[in-house]
Amino acid sequence: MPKIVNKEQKRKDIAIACSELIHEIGIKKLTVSKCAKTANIGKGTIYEYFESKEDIIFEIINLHIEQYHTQFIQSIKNVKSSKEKVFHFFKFVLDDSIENTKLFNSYREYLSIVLSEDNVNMKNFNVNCDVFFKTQLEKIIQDGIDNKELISQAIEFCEGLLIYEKGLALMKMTNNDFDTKVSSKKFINNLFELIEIKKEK
Amino acid sequence: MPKIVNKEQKRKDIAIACSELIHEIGIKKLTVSKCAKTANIGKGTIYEYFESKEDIIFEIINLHIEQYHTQFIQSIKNVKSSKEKVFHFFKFVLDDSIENTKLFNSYREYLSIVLSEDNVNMKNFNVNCDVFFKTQLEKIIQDGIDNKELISQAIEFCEGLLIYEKGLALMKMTNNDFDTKVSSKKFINNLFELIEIKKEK
Amino acid sequence: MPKIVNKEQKRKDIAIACSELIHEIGIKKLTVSKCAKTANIGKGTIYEYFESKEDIIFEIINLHIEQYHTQFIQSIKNVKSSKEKVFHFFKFVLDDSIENTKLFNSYREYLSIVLSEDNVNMKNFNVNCDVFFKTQLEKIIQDGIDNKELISQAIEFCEGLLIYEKGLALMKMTNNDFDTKVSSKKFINNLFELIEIKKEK
Amino acid sequence: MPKIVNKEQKRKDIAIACSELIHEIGIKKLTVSKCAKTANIGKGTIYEYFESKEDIIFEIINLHIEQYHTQFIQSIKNVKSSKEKVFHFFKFVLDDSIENTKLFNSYREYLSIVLSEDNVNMKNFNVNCDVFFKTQLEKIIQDGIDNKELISQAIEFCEGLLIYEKGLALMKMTNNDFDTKVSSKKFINNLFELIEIKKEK
DNA sequence: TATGAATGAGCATTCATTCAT
DNA sequence: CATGAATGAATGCTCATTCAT
Repeated sequence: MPKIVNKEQKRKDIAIACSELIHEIGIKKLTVSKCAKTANIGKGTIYEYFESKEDIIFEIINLHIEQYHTQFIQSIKNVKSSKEKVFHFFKFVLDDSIENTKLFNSYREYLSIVLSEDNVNMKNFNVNCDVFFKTQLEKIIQDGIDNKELISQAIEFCEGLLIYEKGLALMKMTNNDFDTKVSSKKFINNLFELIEIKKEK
Repeated sequence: MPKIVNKEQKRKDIAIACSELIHEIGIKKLTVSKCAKTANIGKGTIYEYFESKEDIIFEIINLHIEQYHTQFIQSIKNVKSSKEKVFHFFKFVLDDSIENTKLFNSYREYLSIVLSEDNVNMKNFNVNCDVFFKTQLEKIIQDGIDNKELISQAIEFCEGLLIYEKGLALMKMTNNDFDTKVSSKKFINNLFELIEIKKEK
Repeated sequence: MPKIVNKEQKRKDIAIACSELIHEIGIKKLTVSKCAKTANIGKGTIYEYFESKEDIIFEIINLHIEQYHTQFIQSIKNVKSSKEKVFHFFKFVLDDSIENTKLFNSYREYLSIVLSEDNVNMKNFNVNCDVFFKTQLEKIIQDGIDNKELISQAIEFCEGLLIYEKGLALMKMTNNDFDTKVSSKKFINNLFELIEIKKEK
Repeated sequence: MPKIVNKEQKRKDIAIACSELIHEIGIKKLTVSKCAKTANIGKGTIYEYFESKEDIIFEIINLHIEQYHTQFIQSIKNVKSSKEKVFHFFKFVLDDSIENTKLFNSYREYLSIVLSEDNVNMKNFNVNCDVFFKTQLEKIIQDGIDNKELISQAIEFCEGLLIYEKGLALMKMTNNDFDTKVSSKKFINNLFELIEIKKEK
């Protein structure tokens, strides 16, 4: 009986094996050879499970984002106020820990590829990501409205916040003078000033 | 004595000559040879005026943006309402004319390079662009406040709008499902709902 | 499973294939493309076995010298007198046959590279060559001493002779007026005059 | 009246101006542009006085060697013993002062060029250098013979010593393991052991 | 005489992908 | 299933030299 290999699982396995690699050397310097060596398989074998080098990168980034999604859901579980939850939502751009910086840089390089080519897989994947985060944001805001924290129009700003977060990431990536933390705090505070229901004393 | 050329001017001249080229074949496929041929000069001559291939690209993009800045200032001159001016500000992402699409695509490719490398010139240039547009936006909003169109807190949203516009561009570049026009209209309308001074009937 | 090649052997094979090439066109005009064509392999394949163009040159010269070493040991086998053996030792600079001239010229070009760069491989290789020839020379002289042909102090001149031979090569390479044969004969005769044990009549 | 320029003198002047340049950046990295700038003249003007880039290098090296010749004659003026004078003759290879190291390295690069091309000027120049040093060496040795320091056959070793010195230089340039000082001392001492007239006690 | 703008040939190297075994 | 040997297209940059002014 021949060994039955679960292709989808092996894709994941290879991606997991190369997960760190992409942080260490960056996407640009990632070669198929290095991937094969890191995953302890032959170069040719890579092509049994991936269509192209980009496909590998895609799978690895996919993995990272999936992990990030899980973490995100976990992280806002015990957060009470809507504003705080929104700040958690911005963690990806605001957190300067080594761990998150690696993630952020990988995403920057990934973005560079997405912008220079026209990869359908990648674009679809982006759509999914956007949907995930928009859904999360809507849940956060709707909870806030239900709790009488936020005015009902607040729900209209979900997409705007999502887009603002993207712009924030882009700013951080392209403008060294830009103070991401100060700017985002100011924006969110000002926005909440307008959409929060003032508590009576 | 040989003729003395104005180096800075010739840089511009070469950039102008190659200006269309970058739209036609894209930044990625731009080669120094093609630039030289298009500008009707020798390949070596290019290097008398540019330090590297990137330097050429940089100068051309510079040229495009400069033109865009001039056009922008011109275009809002006769616009009356603040909201309309802000929409003009978003023209770069909203206008789907052939002309603007070319510009937008070049910027996408340029962004791809900026994100994948660490070019100081390019980053400085980005800083300058951001400063320009932030200044313009502040002028627009401040005028609106002065004209009693907008509430005084509106000025706090300038940077936020700038960042939102960047996010909008990124969305348009990476997510085919995204309807830029609808989204931005909704966001701006909702925001103005909050920052506009309601006129009495 | 694909065939497994002996990397070290293939390196040699490629070097052998390009061995003549270096004589024909010289080191300076040697290009990787020409090497690949001559060896009937792809340009990329070259880089599977060599680190750089210099590495190829190095391997070819290595090959030549190795052959020369073997020939040298063979050639002095049946030579009786120490002086004659020393003249064999000088064969590389004295022999004007087409074959040896090719070798000498290749060495000249190789030397030119060694002198202009700081290649560790090449320097180590030079050390090994010097060790080989010094050892050979010591054997020759020691045999002469053991056979009562030479005075015991003769052994002290081994390194000197080695160095003299290098100087002789350099003279031949840089000074067209120089008569290598006459000069070396004179020097060796004069030296042997001093270190030979005079036979009683 | 037009300015009469002594071509030969201007050649020297330019060479003098670029004299240090060759030490600083090395022959390989010397460009005609840099020479022109250093000499405060136009690039085209260089070609009024020099036939080629090599011609410039040649003139500079010429200058260095001329200076060295003068120094050499000066330096042995007050040296008494023949052996000591011979050691002065070897100063070029033995002196590790910064000054002499610069000179030695420039000569190494110059040699690299001489070995890779077939420049008649350079070869002729080498002949002259060899003649100069051979003459000096003959004077030294002849003086030793006249002073009853050396045996009459010693004169026969002049050319040999010259060639040995060349070999010594080549060794130093190509073999990092080689101890120039130890080797040359041993050789000269051993040789003088044979050619010196032993003083009676 | 002096200049400096213009030139363009020439070449090493990388690496994703294929396919014979 | 697995492999790794073979491939070759594609391109930025230097710099000695010329020659119009």
